[in-house]
Amino acid sequence: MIDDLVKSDNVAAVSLYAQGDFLDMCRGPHLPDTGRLKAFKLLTTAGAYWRGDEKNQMLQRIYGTAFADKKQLEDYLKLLDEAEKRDHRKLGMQLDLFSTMDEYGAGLVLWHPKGARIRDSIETFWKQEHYKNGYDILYTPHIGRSTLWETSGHLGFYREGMYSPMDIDHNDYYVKPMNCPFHIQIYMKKARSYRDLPLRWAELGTVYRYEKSGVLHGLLRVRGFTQDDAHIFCTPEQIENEILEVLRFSLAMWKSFGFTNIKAYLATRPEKAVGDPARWNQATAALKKAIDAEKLEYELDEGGGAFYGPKIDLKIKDAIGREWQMTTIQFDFNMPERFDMHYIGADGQKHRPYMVHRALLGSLERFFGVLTEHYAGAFPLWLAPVQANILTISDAQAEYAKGVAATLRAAGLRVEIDDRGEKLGLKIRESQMQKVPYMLVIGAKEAEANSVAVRSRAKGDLGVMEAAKFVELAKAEIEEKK
RNA sequence: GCCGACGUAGCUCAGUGGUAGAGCAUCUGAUUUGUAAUCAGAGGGUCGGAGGUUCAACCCCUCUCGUCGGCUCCA
Repeated sequence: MIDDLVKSDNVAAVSLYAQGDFLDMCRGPHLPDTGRLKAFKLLTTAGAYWRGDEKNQMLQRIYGTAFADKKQLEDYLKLLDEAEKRDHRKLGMQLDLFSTMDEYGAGLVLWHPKGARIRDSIETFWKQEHYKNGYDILYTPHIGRSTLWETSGHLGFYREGMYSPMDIDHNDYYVKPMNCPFHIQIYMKKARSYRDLPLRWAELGTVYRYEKSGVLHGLLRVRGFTQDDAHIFCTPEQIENEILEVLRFSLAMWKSFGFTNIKAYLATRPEKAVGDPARWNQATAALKKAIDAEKLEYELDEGGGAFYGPKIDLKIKDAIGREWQMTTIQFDFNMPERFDMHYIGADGQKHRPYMVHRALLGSLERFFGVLTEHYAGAFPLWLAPVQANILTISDAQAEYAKGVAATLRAAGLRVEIDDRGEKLGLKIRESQMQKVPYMLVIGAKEAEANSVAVRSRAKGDLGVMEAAKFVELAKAEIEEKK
């Protein structure tokens, strides 16, 4: 081990820690004695490559946790337990939101009606916001001929992440791992003037990428997913403002979904890179400036950019504390060259446009996963698949309940009726467990008075009111997106 | 992909080398119920899949698919 450390890292000194007759070579620090650990528990085991390199032998790791007293340990275990309850995979099943294909296609997602209803609300909002922010929306194919992917460089650089081609009329066609070559094709359909720029083209584009079997994870790491993608083509003069606007847009989007705890990473030029260094500098400066303008805390990932451009990534933690990349804003100095993109400047000459890839939410699947965990399945009213359950007390109110449902639906609310011959307590319990935001209780009194008794998922009984009054309340809440 | 654990009813989970179980859910019947579980009955599993060992395999072995936790990777 020491030889290895000297060879690879030029390590001059190693530290040893002793615990009784146990001697450990470790960077440390260690506790002076194990007597300080009054409460401990072994949690899990896992393999880990020696020195984190896939080519090396694998070692067996045993994970445990220890605390100064039993109470702290129990608190921690309780915390883990709570985290597990908000795991999107568990909630996805309990609330009937989605499933993964497992036996019939690992890493492929099935959106059930309720999950799809939420996704639809997200997409509708997303589209509105994009139009408001000066984007146009595109639709592009799922497959393209090999020549497209050769030109784009995908077959050269990322072939192992793409699925095997299919033969169509003796040509190879590949399922898309990215949307950009198609967007570029639209750009290339005609001569572009500097007057046309910036072009902001967005697409909810479903892509497929090969992910190693061991990395698949619920909705957070899948093989088929829909990016909330966009490409911005602009002039050098426009780049700074465009980046700033993208970052602002992104943060505003996250805020709409209640996220504020976001971590930013700025990744700069790696050793091997394509593109004009002057452009790299301008691009990196624009990214940095946008981060500063938004007063975002960030971590600098020196040399962590892609070979084709620098980028900003925004990451969010899941229920168990693992960080996932969501937003990405990346420059691309590769594809404009490869496709020989240009625009005609004021000087009548051809110029190379800047190209920025960006995904705000990242992928709808991953976003939906962290969103579910963020709200612990209790989606705010504007997203809730069922916004109100109408609960009857006895059969006598069935007709009246239908009338109320019709009124609410006409007002655009998503409502269901529970008129089974069950007790109210059961109906409430089930609605609560399904995390339906409102329960509208209807008994003889309410039917008589042309009203509903409103119960909030979070606040309990809100009292009796007219259906129209409830619609008003609900609409205001939907508007607030809280 | 690698290391380890796991895979039994829709869900959560018992179980034993010798005829497969519970709770919840589902269905049926009764009950017509006022803010987090009414009662009773019924149906439901080729024990992830394929081979093998054995008189006999859910149980033991091999392969395979998948899940979970890490590792590596994530354009």
